[in-house]
Amino acid sequence: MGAPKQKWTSEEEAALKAGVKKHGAGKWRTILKDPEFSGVLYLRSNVDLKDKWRNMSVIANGWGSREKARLALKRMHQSSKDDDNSMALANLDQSDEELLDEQPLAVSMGSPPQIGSSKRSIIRLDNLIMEAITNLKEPAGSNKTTIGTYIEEQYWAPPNFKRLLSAKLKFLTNTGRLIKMKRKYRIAPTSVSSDKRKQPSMLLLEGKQRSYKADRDEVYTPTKPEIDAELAKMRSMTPEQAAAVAARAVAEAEIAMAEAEEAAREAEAAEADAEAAQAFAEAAMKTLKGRSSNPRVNLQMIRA
DNA sequence: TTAGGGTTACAG
DNA sequence: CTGTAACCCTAA
Repeated sequence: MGAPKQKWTSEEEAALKAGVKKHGAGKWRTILKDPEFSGVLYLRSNVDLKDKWRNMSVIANGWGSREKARLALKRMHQSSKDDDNSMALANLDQSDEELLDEQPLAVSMGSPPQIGSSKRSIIRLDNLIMEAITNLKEPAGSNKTTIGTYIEEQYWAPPNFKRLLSAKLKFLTNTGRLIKMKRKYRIAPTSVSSDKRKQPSMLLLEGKQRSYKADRDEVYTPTKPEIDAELAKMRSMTPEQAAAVAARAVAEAEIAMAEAEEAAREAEAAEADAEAAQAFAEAAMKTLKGRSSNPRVNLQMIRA
């Protein structure tokens, strides 16, 4: 009767992540007593933190420790239509000197983008912005810097993130999803749900995929040779490393898509980049699935 | 106190 | 009904 289930808020999740980052996973009591987080987590127990972290790890990392039981339900749907690439065991020599940007990624969950579950669904910068504004809870709205800092702290941010964020904010404002007032951004009241039109970004994305498939029908070859090289490297990585790379690939694909979106109809180059990135992301995911690690990575749910 | 298995509530 | 997230129990 008393406890209807206390779902975790994004603030709490953020605090937990920050706490783990500061004190390390497993120091639940310490995190809880840290005045930095006690304000947000005051109604949670150390066990709650532990359980929540377990849940988050399962989603973000792929395989926490509680999946052996559920391991039975693995579906490899989304079968590869044609390319079951046979770029097999090519370069296995230890000469992997220039492992792309080998990152520590220890406790690793700095970048949890959402990766397809059934259909390919890519994390949208839009959502991160919305989440940032929502969680920041600033009555007058949040300015670009604050939003940017939030996203950079909670997720992985690309090098050109600032520029992208500016463009994205402008785009969202122009399409009416955000309201800009005195340098502050707020979420438009009549935004979500029963909108007559789908989000423009999705429309564009779908169109892109269509043309992508068409190209592919005509023997589409990844425009960038590096893609194959990167993919080859992935095969010699640990699942954790591969997962992180795949996550970044997806995020980068998203970024490229967003850039193409901004450039609208003029940037064919950006479009090509976006498709190349998408191709790499897809290939990366397939490579991952081909191995045994599960690439299910999820963002936290945004509760209304 | 924590890690991990088990249980219950809730959403799809 | 099934899967998931929050919650509970207990050995170490």
